[in-house]
Amino acid sequence: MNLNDLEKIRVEKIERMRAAGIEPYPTRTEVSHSTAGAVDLFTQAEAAGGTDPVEVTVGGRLRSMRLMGKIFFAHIEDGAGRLQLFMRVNELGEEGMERFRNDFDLGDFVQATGSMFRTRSGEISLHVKAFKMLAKAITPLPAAKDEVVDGQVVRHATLTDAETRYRQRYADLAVNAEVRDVFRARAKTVKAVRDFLDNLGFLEVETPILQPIYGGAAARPFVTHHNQLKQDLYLRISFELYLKRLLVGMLDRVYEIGRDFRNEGVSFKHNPEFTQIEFYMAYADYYKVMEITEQMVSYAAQQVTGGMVIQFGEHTIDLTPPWRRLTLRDGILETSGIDIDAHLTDESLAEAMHAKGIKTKPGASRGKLIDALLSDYLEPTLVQPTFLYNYPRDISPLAKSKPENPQVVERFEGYVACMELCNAFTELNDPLDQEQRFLEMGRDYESEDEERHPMDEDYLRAMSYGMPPCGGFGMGMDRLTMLLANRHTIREVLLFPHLRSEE
RNA sequence: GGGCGUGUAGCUCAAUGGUAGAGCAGUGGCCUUUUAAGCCAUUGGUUCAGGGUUCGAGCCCCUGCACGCUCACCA
Repeated sequence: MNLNDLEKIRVEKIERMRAAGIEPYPTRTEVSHSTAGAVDLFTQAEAAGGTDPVEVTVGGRLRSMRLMGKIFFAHIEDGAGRLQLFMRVNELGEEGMERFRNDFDLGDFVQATGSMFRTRSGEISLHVKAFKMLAKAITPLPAAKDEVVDGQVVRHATLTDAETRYRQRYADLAVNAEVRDVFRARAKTVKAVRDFLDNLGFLEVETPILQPIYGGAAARPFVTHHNQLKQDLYLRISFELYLKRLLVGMLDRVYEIGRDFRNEGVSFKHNPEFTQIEFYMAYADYYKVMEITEQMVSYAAQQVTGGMVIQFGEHTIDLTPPWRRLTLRDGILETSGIDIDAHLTDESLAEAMHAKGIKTKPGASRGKLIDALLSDYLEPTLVQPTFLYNYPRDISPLAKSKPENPQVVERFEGYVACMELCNAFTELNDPLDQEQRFLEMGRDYESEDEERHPMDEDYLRAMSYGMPPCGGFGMGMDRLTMLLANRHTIREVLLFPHLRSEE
């Protein structure tokens, strides 16, 4: 370990403590209450008019220290909150005061035993009779000191450097309590979604992450290798093809919450690995899935934020069902002036866009062009929750066509805060049509090209046994967390976001 | 991958091309009992790395690295 000067001083303190027969890393503690628990206990006793002292032992990190001659104030912080410690030479003796003063630093985990009381200024505090080092910190926390003034935490400096915060998330969490709240919100979000689906009779399942054939999305996969089997395997890019196999097996309502891996660019809304929720529901179609979606997301919002109206940056967003429903065609027509239904070929749509002065990539398919119109014109207008529905067939190879129009599929995407949140469709269950779609996507049986999606013959075999009509749904849990925790980059809702290696 | 920006003490930040600084933290001292971010003194630097221009570079130029924003990519 490379130690800087500040750290060397603390290591010397460790040696000094050991020389004095004090273990700076004791194995056991006597902690009886959290800081918040101790305050609660005292508040209740106070309200009941009790006169018996409230005796507790608390533990936590030292976050501030104020030495005033023969009395001494400090704050400790644990996962539940903060508590002021009050120490006097009367109880601790000269030696105890010296010990604390000489051996204890900001950031150390300490234990204090005493009785709760209120200071003259009204702050609930612990009158310390005994203390103990629980774990000596060698490295100073990156924000040196917090102070509580009138019940508010005042920060003298805050760890703000994004790189340090992400690379040393432990330090970020230790020093920025609101970051801990983000991850509590994330856990609540996942639990809310899980509870919601469980209550609808869904079965939570786990399907392979290591897959011999990847599919269910258009993304480049990570490749790995099984040594003994001498077989290349892919980290999954979606759960879709495995979950739908389960409907063939008459698990009628299934969902999975887990990690997907996509070997693509990193951005404020993309991380190489991210958490996805997918569910599949037999005897449902995409209209039914829309209803479930708006109920599920608004339920999660209630569980996490306490209401269905949330603040996201400058936007106040009302997630109360029902959400606005807008066909993709109408949405694009309204925002860009182009009617995609009037331009059914790649060339025709590209010409229409050129006529409006919109640049297109040479050779772009109609689906890609529509996607571009959606991203550039429609998406920025979708602040309030909106279901865009009815998508072109050629960018949706797993979705079922509208009965009256085979070029349009029963697919929708949910948008909130100008961000794609989820993607769902009435699932294609015609095995012959599915095979045709795969072939149209350029996945032929002989293809050895890794960049291409290989034909999944086992999936077609499953379909050929018969899959009930069903609706399917996928949503990025990270993005839902961003929304509910009011964080604007995915890195803020990932504990350990991907960064380049150090050095 | 492209463009723009940032990188200075443990943390937050200063510094016209002319002796690298402040606050907090640290160290030493003062401080006789419910507030004090107290007072005095003091330590601490490979200015991201490597080249170049210059009498002289934290600052200007080049290359590289990392991060941020953005564009591209992205069923």
